[in-house]
Amino acid sequence: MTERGEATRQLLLDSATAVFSELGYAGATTKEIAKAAGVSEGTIYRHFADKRELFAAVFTERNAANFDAVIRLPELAGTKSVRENLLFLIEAIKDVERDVAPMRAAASTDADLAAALTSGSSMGPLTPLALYLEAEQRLGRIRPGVDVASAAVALFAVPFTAVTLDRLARAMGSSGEIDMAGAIDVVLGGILPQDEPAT
Amino acid sequence: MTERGEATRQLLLDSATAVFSELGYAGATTKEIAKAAGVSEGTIYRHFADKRELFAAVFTERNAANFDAVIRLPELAGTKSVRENLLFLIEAIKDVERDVAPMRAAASTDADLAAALTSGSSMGPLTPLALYLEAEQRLGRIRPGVDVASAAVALFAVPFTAVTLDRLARAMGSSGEIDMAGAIDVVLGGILPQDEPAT
Amino acid sequence: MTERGEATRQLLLDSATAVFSELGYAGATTKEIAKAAGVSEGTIYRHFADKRELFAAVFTERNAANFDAVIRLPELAGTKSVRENLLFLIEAIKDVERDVAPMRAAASTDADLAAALTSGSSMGPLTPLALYLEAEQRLGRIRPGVDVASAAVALFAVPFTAVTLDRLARAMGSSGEIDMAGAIDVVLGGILPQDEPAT
Amino acid sequence: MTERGEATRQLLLDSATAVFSELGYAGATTKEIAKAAGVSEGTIYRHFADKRELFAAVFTERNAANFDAVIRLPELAGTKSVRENLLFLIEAIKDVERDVAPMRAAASTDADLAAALTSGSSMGPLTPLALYLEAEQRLGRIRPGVDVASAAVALFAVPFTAVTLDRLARAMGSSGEIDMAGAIDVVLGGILPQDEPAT
DNA sequence: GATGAATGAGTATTCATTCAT
DNA sequence: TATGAATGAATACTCATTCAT
Repeated sequence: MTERGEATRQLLLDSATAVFSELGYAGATTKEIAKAAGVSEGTIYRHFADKRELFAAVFTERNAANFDAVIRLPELAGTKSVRENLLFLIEAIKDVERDVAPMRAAASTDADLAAALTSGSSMGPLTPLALYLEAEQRLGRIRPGVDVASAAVALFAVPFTAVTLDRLARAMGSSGEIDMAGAIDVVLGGILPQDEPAT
Repeated sequence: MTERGEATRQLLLDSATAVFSELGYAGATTKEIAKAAGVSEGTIYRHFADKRELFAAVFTERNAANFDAVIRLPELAGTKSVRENLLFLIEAIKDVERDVAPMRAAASTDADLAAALTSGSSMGPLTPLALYLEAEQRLGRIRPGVDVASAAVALFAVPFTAVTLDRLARAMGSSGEIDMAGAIDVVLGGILPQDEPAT
Repeated sequence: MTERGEATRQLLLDSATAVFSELGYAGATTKEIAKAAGVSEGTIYRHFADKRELFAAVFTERNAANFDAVIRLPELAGTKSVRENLLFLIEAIKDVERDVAPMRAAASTDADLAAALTSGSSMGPLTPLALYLEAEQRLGRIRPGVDVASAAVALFAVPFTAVTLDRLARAMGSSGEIDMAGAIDVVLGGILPQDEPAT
Repeated sequence: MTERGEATRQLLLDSATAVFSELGYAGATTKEIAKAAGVSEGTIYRHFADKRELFAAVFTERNAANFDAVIRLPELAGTKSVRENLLFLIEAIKDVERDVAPMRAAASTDADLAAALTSGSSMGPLTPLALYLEAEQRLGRIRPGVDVASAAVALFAVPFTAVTLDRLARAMGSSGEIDMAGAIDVVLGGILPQDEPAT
């Protein structure tokens, strides 16, 4: 692949991320994607075998970004406060989820599409999140007896849900922003040591 | 509308629910929906102006079902245990979400589609859930100081996330069932009175 | 199938025969076929699963016509003269071949296309032709010792070749009509009784 | 043209012959031809103005080969036996026809394609074949009164038809080899002196 | 009310051809 | 000379929608 080719490929990946995120898989036409990248439709097919492969590449790349947001988290155990760390993280997840959510939605209703995806990539953030919580638990900054895997689910569920409902509300023209921090604090109330109030 | 017409309309609504849930909006063709209902394609247009209106009718009906699952919840305040009530509820939400999730996904990536939806209908379960928690809080079965609106979000997020991730995992061929009860217990740990252990 | 539908199907079959014959399989676009039939492109797909199925239907129908031209031939044994019978037949074959030849050509260079064809249908005329010659041989109007199967090939080869070369010559703008009767007479010289001159 | 360029040109010609013969004109993509020649697609256009010109070059070259097979035939008049000479020739024609037939088929259904061909080149073998028969007729090895032009057609038609039907049978998965020698002997029965039996 | 035939705009994909390197 | 990236017109096929019966 020449340098120019590589650049075009990345351009397509970026444009496709935007278009898929905004319009979903079915709504994102190759015409639109090409236009967004400023290339011809044919060029897509020089870099990806078909639309599904392009989608898979974008989806994997975005999920990796989601994963990146949490992967270094375990190292933070013991620094700052647990609440600070988690709020920062939840915010990062939210950013990536905004791109990924509609793509995941598309993938989950299309068996062929799902087949093109790297297995397991979807639950990316859960494992590192659980690892972090476990480390903090060892340091006594998470209440003993808390099941860290379940706590990770409860924490991840908040930005995940917030983004999805927010998208819908936005599409419907209503406002209805969800108070993520509040929900996180509720969960924190269940996992932080009882003598250390969440807020 | 004759009786026969009404029957056909309901038949279409039921078939469409199944097809939309399984294939999403774009994947659900009118041909498929008509076939599932055992009527001709043309018949759809005698009952609904277009595909979007059919979708909106189905979506609203399903969301109402989701709402029904929680609407009587406030009355349960004080009966059984809070945990029992919530687990029962979360299970009910999960059942309905399985149908609604892919439709919501579709709606959230199609502005025209979203416009056809009754505003506000999507967050159906959140309000009654908060009302219930508030009632329990007054009864002393929920820790004072807990923000019930935020708690409702944290609780609702669990089945919501579980269903969505489960769909994707299933479509991708992986297993990965999410432990909903565990996550709920973590949240409960933050809202039940501290002397009453969650499990 | 309603009456109207049946009529449309036949209309498509007729138009497709003309377009396939003139332009070959690849050259015959669905757009062109639809236009020739005076229907929309989509209508083609109400009657045939895809272009290949339409082609197969046309090809089979035309080959059947070719077969019809010879199937009653054996009954003619003993009537008129052998030469008259064969010249009439060869002319009939030529007429049908003009339609079939380019379609056969297309089929022979496309494995998928060929697969859609009814096996064996292509050599249709050879068998009845051989049967006729055998009957005449029994009547003493064909020289004994002549291999009727081989004679059928030699006779069929003439209109077959004439049509194909003629098409090419025409396409190239040259004239070059082939003298079919002359060639047939040469073959007849080898199969008629020696005391009965061909011409 | 440099030596390297000339070599590339011939390489392309050879590869194109194979690909056109196997897939026909429409089925033979420039990508495939380039790949078969081990060069890039762009290189084709350094040697040929467009695909049609490449096709014309190949077609002419192959037809010339067909012509070569017969051109020296008249010199053989009087040597060996007429039957031996003709059977050898027919076999040679068959070999070349296998390549040419699908290309001729393509040419005959595409007016633009045909226009790119050297006029008259298609009937190559007929003239020398007639010349040979005429020479033999003068030597008394062909029955007087036989129209040599017509005899040439009858003889050429056999391998021509055999190859074409064979291709189709092969594509359709059936066997059905045609007995060329038998058919030739039938024709010979009509042109050899009557006292000299064909076989 | 219901049918199913017909529509035509729209979609992903292919492919001969061009051009900068 | 050769490359391979880019093009854009063309193609088979789909699908929501209309309408005569």
